[in-house]
Amino acid sequence: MSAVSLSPRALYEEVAELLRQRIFSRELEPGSWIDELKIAEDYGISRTPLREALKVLAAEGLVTMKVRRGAYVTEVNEKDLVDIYHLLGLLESDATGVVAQHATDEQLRELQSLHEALESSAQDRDRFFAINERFHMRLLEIADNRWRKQMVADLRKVMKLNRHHSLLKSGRIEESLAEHRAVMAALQARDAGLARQKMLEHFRNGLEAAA
Amino acid sequence: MSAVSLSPRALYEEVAELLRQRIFSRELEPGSWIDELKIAEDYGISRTPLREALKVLAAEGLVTMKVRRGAYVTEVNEKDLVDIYHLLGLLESDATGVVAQHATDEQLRELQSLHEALESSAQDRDRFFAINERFHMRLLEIADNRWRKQMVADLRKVMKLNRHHSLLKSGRIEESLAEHRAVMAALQARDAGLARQKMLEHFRNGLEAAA
DNA sequence: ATTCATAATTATTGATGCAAAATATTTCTT
DNA sequence: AAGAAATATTTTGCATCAATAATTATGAAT
Repeated sequence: MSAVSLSPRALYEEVAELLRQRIFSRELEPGSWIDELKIAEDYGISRTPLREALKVLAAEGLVTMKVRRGAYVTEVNEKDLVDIYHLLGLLESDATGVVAQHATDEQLRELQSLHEALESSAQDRDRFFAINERFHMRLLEIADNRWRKQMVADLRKVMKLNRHHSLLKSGRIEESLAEHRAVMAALQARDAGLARQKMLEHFRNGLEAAA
Repeated sequence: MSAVSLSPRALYEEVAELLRQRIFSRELEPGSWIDELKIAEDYGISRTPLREALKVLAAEGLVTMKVRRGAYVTEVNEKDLVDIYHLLGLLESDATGVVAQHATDEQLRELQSLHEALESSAQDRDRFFAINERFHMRLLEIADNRWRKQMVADLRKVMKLNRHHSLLKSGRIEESLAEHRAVMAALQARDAGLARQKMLEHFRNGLEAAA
């Protein structure tokens, strides 16, 4: 019964992950106050690791700390969403250009197979969304700039706070796939400028669909 | 004797700021282990707020947490520096384009006056550096995207970890000024494309000088 | 003499308790 | 009855305390 043995992460990390889940599932709603006592009791832990977890989430932008008033789930308004989309487009299109130039053939094949998995899951919205996220994050890894990868990961988390976050509304899956296809083609052609431009368009379109 | 009375910030915030200072001043060297007991004793506080401060700094990238081994001042290698410069160039040049398009005349005058202060402090290296930082951060504020501003602020902090951080080595002050002048001119002309390009060049040159 | 194991010391991590501050409630006064 | 003041309750924030894990040192055995 030792679930403890396989815990490479510290407790506050575990708690941070649990809280992320609850925030993304909207069990904890944006704008709502986070009750330290209650959460600590729920998880059967003390407030110390919980408060450390809240600091981590605050740094990610998921929660907002108010002095002497505790932690609140961050509210993102329409402008925040536009601003974040803008940055994601900037950062990821830049990364796409880098990948077009520096990725190995093996890495391009990997992206290609992820893309094909994406194509074949257009029916299953959740699955599509999951693979889409994996594609984007894998591309970030291949672009090999840990600071950019971290920033994009954080921004994507914050984006999930919004109901209209999906990058792809129901009707947009087909268009999104077409855009992805264009990006992949440019990557395979090793055309950095085109790849960057196609990825930027992908985000611009996603923004329009969301706003 | 109550410095405590005027503290709108929580203790862990104060401690985080003090630690930043000690890290930037190289009193705490990159790679070195941070002794919680010692620091807590130095500041006459308990370890709880100190540990919360360390979590904040870890999120900023200034310190690195190792499981069951405590906190270490982050070491940035040559590649990190290049990666961070790349992102700063990307983010700040983008912001410059936005400012060229959307800033009020009043805001441009403000940047202009900061630029003039910069011109007049070419002799005093520390002063030059301080005003330069203010110019860049003010521009980020005017560009009005709090997520971008936060990211740039964090990246600039991490950059300070490196000895060759300055964006401007001793001999480069004159060149840097010339580049700033070109950026300001493009801003005044409301030429977004040119402003963006000039700012990007500014960073590319800074990188070459540092590397 | 070297290596492995065990024990002891040291440091991180988590829990509990207490005090100060903020908010809500109740009471008193006008 | 309404508003203001005071009190009570809730909650944050900090400190102290206990336990767990890791590293180092010491000793024994091969």
